[in-house]
Amino acid sequence: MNQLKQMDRGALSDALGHSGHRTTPQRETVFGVLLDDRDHPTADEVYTRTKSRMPSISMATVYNCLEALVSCGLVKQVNIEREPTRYCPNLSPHAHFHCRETGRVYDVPVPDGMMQNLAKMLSGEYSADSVELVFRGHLAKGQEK
Amino acid sequence: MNQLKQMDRGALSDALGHSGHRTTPQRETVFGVLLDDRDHPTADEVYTRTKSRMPSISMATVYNCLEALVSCGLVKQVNIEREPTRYCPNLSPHAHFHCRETGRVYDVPVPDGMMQNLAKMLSGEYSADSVELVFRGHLAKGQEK
DNA sequence: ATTTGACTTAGAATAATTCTAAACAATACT
DNA sequence: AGTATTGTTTAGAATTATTCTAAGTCAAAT
Repeated sequence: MNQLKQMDRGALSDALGHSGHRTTPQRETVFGVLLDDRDHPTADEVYTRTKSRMPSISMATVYNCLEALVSCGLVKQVNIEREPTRYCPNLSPHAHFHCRETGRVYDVPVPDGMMQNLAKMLSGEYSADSVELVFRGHLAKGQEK
Repeated sequence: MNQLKQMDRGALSDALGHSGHRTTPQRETVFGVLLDDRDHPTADEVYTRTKSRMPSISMATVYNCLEALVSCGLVKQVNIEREPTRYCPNLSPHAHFHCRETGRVYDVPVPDGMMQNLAKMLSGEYSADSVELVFRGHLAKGQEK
């Protein structure tokens, strides 16, 4: 698929505009790449996929676009153990599972309000605006996906 | 302080020996540096501190020593947002708080069994052997330390 | 039409970490 | 004890994800 759905296109230009960014073909294409495969790609993987849709795009632009999408809140960065940063357009609160065998990262749904409850656990000296929860281990046999 | 306490020295050579490593002056000194200041130093900071006790040590050796300490289970690596890896000799289960203003990282004690309970939350397709919980935000005024 | 400012691009620069190869040290083997 | 083996340390080179730079492009605003 090469075009954003109308809904996503709207969300994109709203979010970009709201944070003082322009909507550009490069940003649309990169966002589309992220929406089409929810597998937490690295910048390099995003670059490869985007290049197949827009051969003229450069690595620097992919980084710029990803940075714009992150700063307008449409995409989250996922960092695991100094591996290359991964990008994730899933905005609902969730945790991550990192498979030691394949290196892949999966979204793990969390019970409603759990992230906020974790933040409440903090003593008064700290005030958290984000909570990150990462599990590491292996997939049950037959669950490789 | 320049010498490990007897207790720590014992723990060190036990743990190293158990994982097929030798106990060396460099490893002792690096371990001592970590035990003396519990502020989650980066490899570079560990290098500077170690060099003041053992001027001949090299950066590569500091990395080697840290790697040995991690692999024998005496030290944990803490990775936050692609910043340089930090090293932490606190082995009891705990979370981390990352201050956006100072960049400093603090240990946050967690209720008994909480980390295991979080792991239980995972659906059967995942099996986690480690759980990592990181809060990000700012310190309450007057709590800078 | 021109200016302004944001965006894109290729390639250079940066920085944390790992690798390499040589020297060194400790243990194991005869 | 003397030698072989294996693990460790060292300096410096290599690697790699990411950021920076400077030039070129484009669209909106004057």
